[in-house]
Amino acid sequence: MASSYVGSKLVDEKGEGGSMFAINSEFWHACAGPLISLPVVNSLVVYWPQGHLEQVANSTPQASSVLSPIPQYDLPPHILCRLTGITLMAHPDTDKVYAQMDLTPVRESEKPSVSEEPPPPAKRKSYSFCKTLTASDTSTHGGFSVPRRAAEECLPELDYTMNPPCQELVAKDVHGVEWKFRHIYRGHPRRHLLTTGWSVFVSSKRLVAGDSVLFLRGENGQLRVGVRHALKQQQDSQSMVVSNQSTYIGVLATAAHAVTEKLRFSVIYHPSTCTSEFVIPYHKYLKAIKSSVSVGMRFKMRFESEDSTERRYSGTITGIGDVDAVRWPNSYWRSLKVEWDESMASGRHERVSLWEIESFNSVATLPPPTSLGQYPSQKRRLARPTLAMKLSWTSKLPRLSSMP
Amino acid sequence: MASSYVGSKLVDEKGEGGSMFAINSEFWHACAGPLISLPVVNSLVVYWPQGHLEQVANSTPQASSVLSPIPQYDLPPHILCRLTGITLMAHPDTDKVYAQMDLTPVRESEKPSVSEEPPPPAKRKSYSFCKTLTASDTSTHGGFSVPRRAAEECLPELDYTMNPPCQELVAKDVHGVEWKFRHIYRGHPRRHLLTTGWSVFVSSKRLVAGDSVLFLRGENGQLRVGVRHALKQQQDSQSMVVSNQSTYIGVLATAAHAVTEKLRFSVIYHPSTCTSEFVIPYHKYLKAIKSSVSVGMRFKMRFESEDSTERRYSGTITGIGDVDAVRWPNSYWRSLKVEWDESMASGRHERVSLWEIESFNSVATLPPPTSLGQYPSQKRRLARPTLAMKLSWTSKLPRLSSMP
DNA sequence: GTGTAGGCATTTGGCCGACAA
DNA sequence: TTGTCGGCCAAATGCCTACAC
Repeated sequence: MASSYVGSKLVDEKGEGGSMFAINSEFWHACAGPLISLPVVNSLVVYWPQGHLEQVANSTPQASSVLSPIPQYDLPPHILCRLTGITLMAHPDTDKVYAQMDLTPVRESEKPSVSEEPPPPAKRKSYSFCKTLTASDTSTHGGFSVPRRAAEECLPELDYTMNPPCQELVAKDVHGVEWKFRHIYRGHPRRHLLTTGWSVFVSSKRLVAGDSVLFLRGENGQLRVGVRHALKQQQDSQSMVVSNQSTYIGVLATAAHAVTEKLRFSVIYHPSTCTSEFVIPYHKYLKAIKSSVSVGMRFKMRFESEDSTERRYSGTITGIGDVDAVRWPNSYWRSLKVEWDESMASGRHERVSLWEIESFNSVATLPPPTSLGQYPSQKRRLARPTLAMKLSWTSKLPRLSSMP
Repeated sequence: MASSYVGSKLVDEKGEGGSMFAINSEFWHACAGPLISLPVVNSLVVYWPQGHLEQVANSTPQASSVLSPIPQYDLPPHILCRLTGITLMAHPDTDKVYAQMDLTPVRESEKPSVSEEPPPPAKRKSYSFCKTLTASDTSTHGGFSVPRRAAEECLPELDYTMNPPCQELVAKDVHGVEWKFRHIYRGHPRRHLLTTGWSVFVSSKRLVAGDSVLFLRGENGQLRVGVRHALKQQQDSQSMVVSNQSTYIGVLATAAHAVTEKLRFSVIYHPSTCTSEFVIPYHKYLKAIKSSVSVGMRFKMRFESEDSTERRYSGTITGIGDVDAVRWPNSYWRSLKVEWDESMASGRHERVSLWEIESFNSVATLPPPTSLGQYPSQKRRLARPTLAMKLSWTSKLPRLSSMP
């Protein structure tokens, strides 16, 4: 297979006329951050309408009040689909990356008995670095200080016989727009700096201290530059074209119609506004629900810290059961109620899904991201919520999960 | 009635905490432009799903391809509703104004036999002016040249005994944010200028030559400042949270559900991205369909020119019939096929609706905007499309409308 | 190794009247 | 009446080194 780990429409950007620019998959993921993963094209996935609605709710912070009750749709909490296509995109204004996923519901009869194997980890062919901008980096007073290792690994090599050594860098952003930077190596002690061209980039991308910038040099030597705005001031100023209620209904009706007619539909996945992925690989899902999880169990989970790096928080499972027992009964979506060891920056995430957590046993050095921990001795034990478990929420006492 | 012509939630902005800011109705309309009108709250209106879908299509120029056929909804082309509420809003980033309209479907039994009277024209209590920005206005080199009449009618009076006469203006924008400008009267010959504070406003609002700025002084003396970006470079950078198809389905399913259950629903009306209003007063609708319209008839129609002012184009009706005979049979939406006398800036608008046109007989000096012309002698003649009319499209020959 | 501050040349910002359209 | 320009000074931008942490 010549396709990369995340199979997207890998169009070598030849005809990049105007608005449509095929984003390189590796670059898209560099911009999305280390926590974001996308399923492989043509693989089986599980789609969670609940999670999709969460994304919609997050994108319109206020005015989420619904005027009238939403009509009932005969929708299961999760839908097995084949991922028939992915289009990687970026917001023209904010450079935020997002993806359109084309999903085709899979008939029960086509459901494979054994899960497909997870794809092999990708082999790195290109070098990249990501730096959180300091006050000096974003100040008009100076340029950008390139970390030494980053410059040596990622930028084209300088001619050190020059005095001072310098060159012009040309890097394309996520829209294919070229940015030019003067790269110079000077000062005592010596350091790599981007000077001319840097400040216009900062102001154009509206970067402030705390935001991140990333450079990526591909196989062909092409240099790319991306930005990642800090999490906190994510001013989601997307105008509502339709009302919130309409959007909710649209998501549900689309899925319901697609399931009934077995028709392809598409969803938009916004990593930045989405708290949890709502399209996950089927094998990941199977692995997760096969693992034994019980109240009182300790776990770890990956998060993105304020400086756009990855870190792990640990916590304890305090309950197992439905988030919304009326609308989505017997759903695995955020079926785990948890308590965190440290108080987290934002008080959210009181509930997580099975496939989001890692067992405390498994070591932190895992080849592919988000691998799931499991107890080998207790296979086949499902964590499907039962009445007993729901009742256990009231008492915080650790309690083993059990099936009827 | 103490309410203004366009009845909106006229909240005197006392508690304008953070994101929610009640926009003054008159100011909203000044920002929306002279062509935009909104129905009165609690009046009967006609909602056109077709038009609503047009707005959705316009807001996402590309990627409007639909993956799978949209499910059939048992929806009539137009829905009689009571406008139970309007909330006037503005985009936090672009200052574009838009409105949320709460609609409650009206039962056939409640349908009034006589149309409600159109409201009396509003009495102007405040002064406003709108100026298209020149190169000098937007240049960093200078300030803003206030037209003489505008300054005298609209701005607080200067103390002309000063040398030079000057004052500080404080104007709130559509979000309630205050902007300060130094207003000075100087030069030979004398002129009104805004100097200090103007350039930050220009860069903050991303104004370029060709855009418009408007000032409005209300009854209470409060000064307001709004912007209107030029039509041409309307970069609609609203991120799609859901797919285009989902949005389409959402609009249709919401309306269908609301009609069936007689439940209130809400729509968002974006004047800037919407080619035609899709919620129109019921009396306007009645008047329009009662008027006699025939192929070959001459008419005028109001448009917004590039410099944000109103102008009229004239044309000839070349056909009468359905836009989409399959999906929306027997619809009045854009039932008139027209040909314009002059080639218009953008080649669109080949089809218009009955209530959008003015008869050539009626004089251009009309008290309320968008009054409809009609032939008094030919009342009760409907322009409802028939098979004969549809066939008449092929031949461009003038042909009188007739009913079976 | 790298963030920040001081030094200083150069550019840009921004207020003014003059002049013409 | 008002758009644009040249003049002029103030403020900022931006490249450099020095010095800490």
